Amino acid sequence: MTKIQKVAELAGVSTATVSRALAGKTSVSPATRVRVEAAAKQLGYVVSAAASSLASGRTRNVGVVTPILTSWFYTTVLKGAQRALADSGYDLTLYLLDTNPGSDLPHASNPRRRQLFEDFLQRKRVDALLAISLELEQEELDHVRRLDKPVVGLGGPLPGVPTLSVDDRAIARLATDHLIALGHTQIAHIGGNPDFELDFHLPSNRRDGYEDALVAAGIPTEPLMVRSADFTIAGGYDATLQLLGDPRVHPTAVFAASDEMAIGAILAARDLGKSVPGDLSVIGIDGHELGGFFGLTTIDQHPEAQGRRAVEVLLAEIESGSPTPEPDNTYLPHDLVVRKSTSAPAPVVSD
Amino acid sequence: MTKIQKVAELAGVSTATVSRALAGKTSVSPATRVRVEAAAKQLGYVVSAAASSLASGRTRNVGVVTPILTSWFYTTVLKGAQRALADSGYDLTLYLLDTNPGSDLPHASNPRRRQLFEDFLQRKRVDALLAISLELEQEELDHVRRLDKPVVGLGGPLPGVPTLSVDDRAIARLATDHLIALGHTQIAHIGGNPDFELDFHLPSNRRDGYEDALVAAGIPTEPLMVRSADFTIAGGYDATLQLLGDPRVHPTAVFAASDEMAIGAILAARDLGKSVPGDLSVIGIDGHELGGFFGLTTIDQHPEAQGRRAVEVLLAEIESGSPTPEPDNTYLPHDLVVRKSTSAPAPVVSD
DNA sequence: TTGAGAATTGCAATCGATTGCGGATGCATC
DNA sequence: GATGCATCCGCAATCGATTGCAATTCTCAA
Repeated sequence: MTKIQKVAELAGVSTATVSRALAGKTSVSPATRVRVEAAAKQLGYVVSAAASSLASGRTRNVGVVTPILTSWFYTTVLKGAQRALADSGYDLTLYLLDTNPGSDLPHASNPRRRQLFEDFLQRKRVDALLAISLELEQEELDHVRRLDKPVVGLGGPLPGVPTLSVDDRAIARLATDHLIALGHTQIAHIGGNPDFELDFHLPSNRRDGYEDALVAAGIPTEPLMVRSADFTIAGGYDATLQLLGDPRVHPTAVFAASDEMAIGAILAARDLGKSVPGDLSVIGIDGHELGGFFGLTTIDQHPEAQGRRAVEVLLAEIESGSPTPEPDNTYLPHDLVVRKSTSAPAPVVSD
Repeated sequence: MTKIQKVAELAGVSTATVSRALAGKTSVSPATRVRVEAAAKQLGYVVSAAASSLASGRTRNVGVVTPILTSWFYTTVLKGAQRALADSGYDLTLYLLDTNPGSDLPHASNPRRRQLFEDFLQRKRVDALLAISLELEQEELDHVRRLDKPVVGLGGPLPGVPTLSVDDRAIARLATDHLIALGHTQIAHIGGNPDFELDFHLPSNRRDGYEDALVAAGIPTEPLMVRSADFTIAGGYDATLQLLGDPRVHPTAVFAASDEMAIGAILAARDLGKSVPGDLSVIGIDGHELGGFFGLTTIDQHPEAQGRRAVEVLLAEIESGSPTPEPDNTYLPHDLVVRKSTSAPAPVVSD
């Protein structure tokens, strides 16, 4: 393999100059820079990441930790992050953090988590860390802080760490208000169950926003109108089945905390012979790629942009070297996208 | 940060011994090993990846290149790969390779691809490379070969590189035979379009298997029964709409080249008022997590196991240092999973 | 022409491990 | 007690860059 020495010889300069020229630093004359670049190109020289890291302390690599991979939202965030990183010449190292939901064990006893925080992250392999929808325990947070590297949380509340997230409560309120504005008063909500609370705070935030809207509109809340599911299509389907089959409630609209659950709700309604939006309006959250296909009204939270944005914050922090340029939490934009799954409720048939 | 020097002092040995003890090598007495491990633990010592790589030439990091991220199959393979790697103490660096399908430009002019092959992969950051469903151009293959590192292709035909894949032709034949055995003779196929051929060879393999089965059963092939789509739910939906709306053909069964397209087919049939499997049997390929939900008969190709398996091959090659232990291509197992989307065709109504 | 100050460049130390080679030690055998 | 053979361990070179500091060259005004 060609090393910097060869390039230096060919260009007739020292290795120090080659290093500086290739790093795009100032204090290299334009003429020299051109010569070095030509030499490097001719030899097909590419810096050795290991040597560069060791000498400089920078790796040009960012770690991304995600709890889930097989869900559109997460992979889309990941995609945005990887694109943004690649565009800046950075690598992305992917860490998967199983959360075994339902388990009562503290995370510290989950070997995969221990391995990640005590071993992988301590190897000084990453310049920064992007934590997606992650809730960490104290000990884990300590490990992260020990890294002394930029960390950004996306979506999850990480104390002491700058976070980016959409305003879940406001989004939920907007979604519910959309239904209320259409004339609905019997509005159900499908959201997270307590097991999920462990890692995502959003379920309760979204439920709060839902209740905010009802209260503001003077609509009484009804516990039976709130069902929990696991954010998947199947989960949303099942929850909707339970909801529509319960004789004690008569929802005309459903606000699902994710598009996948909303899609499940649409499928369930159809299977029960109810038309959407005629018999049941459905609204979700995410901006799922299948939203258009299902005609789903939703609130787009631009996940790919979230990934990109998080990387930008991280890279800015790396480049500047300053500790915490961002305030505690920054809200990301969201947009109501009205399609065909919501409409005014059917007029009440009085019998 | 604690470095190896500190550990050596605390344990009362040389850094060489610490290195050997922690690497689990022989030629360290059990007593010393224990002492070193205790010292390392007490100090919270973790090797510096950069220093270790530079000195040893090994990075404990594997690059994974995938063309798509927002598809269940790919993320599931990725999940399997990352788990297997983590279990062996390896990192996974994720590279996303856009293929801008439909573009006529050679890959070499795609800046993202150039960047990957000429820059990222040459940095000596990875010990091995896992290429998922990738077809490379000559120049790109040369770059990969220059790496002189283990490479395994998963699903795509990579000349000169050991590959793992399911036997697409056999799978397609099995799927079609399943329909034939149920009594179907009017069997449609939804597969890839030529644009996709660029990167995945499977579409034509699967179509070949489909035709093999028809020919073997003495059923004439009918071009109008073959439709192309982009492997997504929406694509499968649309293709099925076209298929069922065409008065020139009357399929009683559809074999879709992916579960997502099969799901789209089911949804399309429903929207047209046809029952599945009563009016239309549907079978897919993949083993998608939603298969159970939709009652989809499919051929499971165990994608998570594929990712795991590919990593095992790669790691074995790394550890052994031998060049190409695997033969050119190894077939991975698949299983027919019969659910409720396939049945015998309705008896023909003669009028 | 000269000197000050700025712009370039090179020297050499440094980053933190790994590992070939040789020396020391331990044990068994004669 | 000497010899032979393993086993265990340490010395020091090495991996391939980066970068502080000092030296050199250049620029321009006086």
